[in-house]
Amino acid sequence: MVKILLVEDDPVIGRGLQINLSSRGFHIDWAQTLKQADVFIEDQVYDLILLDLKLPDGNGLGFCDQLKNEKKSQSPIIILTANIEEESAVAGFEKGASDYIRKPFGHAELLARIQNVLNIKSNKQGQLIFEKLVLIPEERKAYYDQQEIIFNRREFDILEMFLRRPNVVLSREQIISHLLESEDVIDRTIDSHLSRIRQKFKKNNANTIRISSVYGVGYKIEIA
Amino acid sequence: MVKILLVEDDPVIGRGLQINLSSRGFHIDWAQTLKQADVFIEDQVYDLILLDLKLPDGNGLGFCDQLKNEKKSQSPIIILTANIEEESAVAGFEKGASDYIRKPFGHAELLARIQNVLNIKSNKQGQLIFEKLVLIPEERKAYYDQQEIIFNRREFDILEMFLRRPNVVLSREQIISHLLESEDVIDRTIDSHLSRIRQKFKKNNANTIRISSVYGVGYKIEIA
DNA sequence: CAAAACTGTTGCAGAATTATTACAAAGCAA
DNA sequence: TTGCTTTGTAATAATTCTGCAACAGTTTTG
Repeated sequence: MVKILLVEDDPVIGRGLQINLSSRGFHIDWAQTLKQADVFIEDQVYDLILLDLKLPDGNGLGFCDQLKNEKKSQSPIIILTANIEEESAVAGFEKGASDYIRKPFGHAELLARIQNVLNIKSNKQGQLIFEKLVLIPEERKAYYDQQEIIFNRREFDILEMFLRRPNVVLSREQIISHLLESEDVIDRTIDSHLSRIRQKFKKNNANTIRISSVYGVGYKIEIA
Repeated sequence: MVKILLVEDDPVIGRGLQINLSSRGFHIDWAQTLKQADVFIEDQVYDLILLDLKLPDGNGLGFCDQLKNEKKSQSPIIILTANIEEESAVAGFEKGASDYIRKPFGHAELLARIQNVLNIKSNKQGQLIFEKLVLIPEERKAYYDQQEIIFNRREFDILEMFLRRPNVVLSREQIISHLLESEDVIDRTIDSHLSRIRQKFKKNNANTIRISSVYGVGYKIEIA
């Protein structure tokens, strides 16, 4: 599910976009002010932000700047604006926006730009997302609700394996043979690892997800 | 030097762009027909192609398609067009264009889009920047916070590799095989180099960035 | 219900990995 | 050549991880 945050104060345009984009299969959260947008961002990881520049409680450019610099979000941004003046376009790119589209725009064009931006970003490839848990395998980083959790090698590998098969039960043998070349390890070792993973989840209040055991079979990751 | 191929039949617009972009330090080759453009492309590798859609000897979209599919060129393409109809924009993205700009456009906006595309598509060009660290591969110079740091060959190559994939974990094997043809080097050699790089960072108070090890996997560069 | 089968947790020894430094061989400029 | 720099290796110290065992707790089964 691709999640988009729409920041737009005009109710007509906002509603229109929400309906239209939702029907394309995007999940849209619609903020009408920067303040609202902030709340959404605290709470969620978005694949893309559509940002109007003129908003009741401030200018979108500053907001854009903030996001990029304060690392609240690394989501790509497409700027929407009625400004004919091109300064805004320039400024937008400088602040780190990925694209820029002038109103009035057709929905087809917007859609095309959205696809384009998402493609580019997703070449960064392989974020694994499970509810609020995000793994970035190539960076070996893990986040729960934006908060980094540090896992060591085995823990990370195991988690990655689970995230690639969410809700599926994996046996200890499967896990071991996926992790090690030499399978000369006692299978209960996996238990230890899982225990430690769970501890880290608990310490980071990751209570919306859970690794549960399936008696006699193995383990799976699931939503709590 | 960034090379751009401009494909535009209108002499007024073409000339204007050539002058304007040249003055920004780009090298511009200007083709007025698709046929001419083909000749240029056979001959040169461009960092970017600016492509008008309506041309005397055919449609730019087909051309775009050709380039991408027949692999004559993987240069990013920005489509320029007078078409108000947005179908063209959509089609353009589908054919693999990186961006799209409707005429009439301001030069500043075009410039912004050019920068944007160049940044996304290739770090090949020019400077590599990571936080306050700047590498200029062509000159083999490195700066932290404007202050030059002198790295020898191996150190520079390794750093360059990291800057091309910021935050990404690279294994010793990856690094070695990228650096040397002959992989007959012990992988722990990388450790020595990194140790020396770190020393130079420290000596130059480069304490906002860090090369950290990821136990059992490799190393990565990241913001401290 | 009680025994059997299985899972959860924790401490810890030793295995695995990394950091740093010294040194020698190789390269290179004068 | 000489003297200086670079680069790979080895040795050592320091750090971190991991598999195991032991025991407690839980679920299943006869």
